[in-house]
Amino acid sequence: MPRPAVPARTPLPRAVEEVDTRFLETLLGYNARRAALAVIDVFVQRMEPYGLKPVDFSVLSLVRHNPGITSRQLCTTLGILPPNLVGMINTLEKRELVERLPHPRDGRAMGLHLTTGGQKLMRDAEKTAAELEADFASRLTPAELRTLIGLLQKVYREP
Amino acid sequence: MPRPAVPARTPLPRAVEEVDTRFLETLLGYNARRAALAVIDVFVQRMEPYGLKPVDFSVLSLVRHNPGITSRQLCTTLGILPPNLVGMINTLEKRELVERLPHPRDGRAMGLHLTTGGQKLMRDAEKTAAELEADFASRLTPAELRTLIGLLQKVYREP
DNA sequence: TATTGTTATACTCTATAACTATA
DNA sequence: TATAGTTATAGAGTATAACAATA
Repeated sequence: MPRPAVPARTPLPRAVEEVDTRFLETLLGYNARRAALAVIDVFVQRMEPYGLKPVDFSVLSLVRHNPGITSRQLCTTLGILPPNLVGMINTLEKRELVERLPHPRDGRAMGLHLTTGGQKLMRDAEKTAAELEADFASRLTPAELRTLIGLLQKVYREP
Repeated sequence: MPRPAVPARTPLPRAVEEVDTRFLETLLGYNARRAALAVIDVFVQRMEPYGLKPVDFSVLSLVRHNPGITSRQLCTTLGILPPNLVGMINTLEKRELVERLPHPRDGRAMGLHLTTGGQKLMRDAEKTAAELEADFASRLTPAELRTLIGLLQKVYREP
């Protein structure tokens, strides 16, 4: 005896017990975003004592390793739009972490430099950031971490 | 003759020729974020013909593979807050891609299902998403892509 | 009492147009 | 004319509080 026909187009009201995420997990974008959010979550926690958000950290780190860097250079390097950088720099300047000095060759531009306080803060903050990497080596071996970072760079660097 | 003393604390106004990003590039968070943004950028372009943003795609893909999934389940799976999901679902419902049906066992909840149109759209959209993966295999070998995704999952999955 | 879905709302992040001063 | 920095502002994304209906 043939089983009763089921209307093909009417969804049966059944409940989902466990969510199947297998398809999404085949996608690089999904995995990259999830991983980025996980790492950045921890990063945010560890940087709270310094009063630095991830962007602030990136900006100050670039200023530290590139004294005299201009706003424009920061924007292109970090993918920030110039109007959105202004407020960040203002805040960091009010906290006396950076200072704007005249650019030696371009009268329109300002060179950014860390103050003494900014240098001290970033020495500690970068050490904390480096320690965070070491902590993730509990999920990943040091070799896996190196491989991962290398592959990520292959993804975002222009070919 | 001794060279003239340079005041140690006064930053010399020098220009930065090329930005040194080496420190940031040692950080997993920085690399993961850059890679995620690069992939998602391409994803956004490819999904434009379908009128889907990355979140819309994730939602519809989960509904496709989990017919009857509830809003709550979507939120916990994707890390979206319930108030922010409401508008998305409303829009997708107005486009007649999903429909809300009563949940078989919980009178408070609604089970989400793809409409016939939604099924057709997502068949194509998921195929496009899978092709995008293949395209990144020009920067990465298939083996590297598998390794990368495996390592990313190690990073964001709870230990 | 706790949870699902919802509204209202605020806050942050990101994006666009336009101005100024220098090149 | 083109560019660096800035202002003002709009839009998207993300957050919290509170409520009705149901468990």
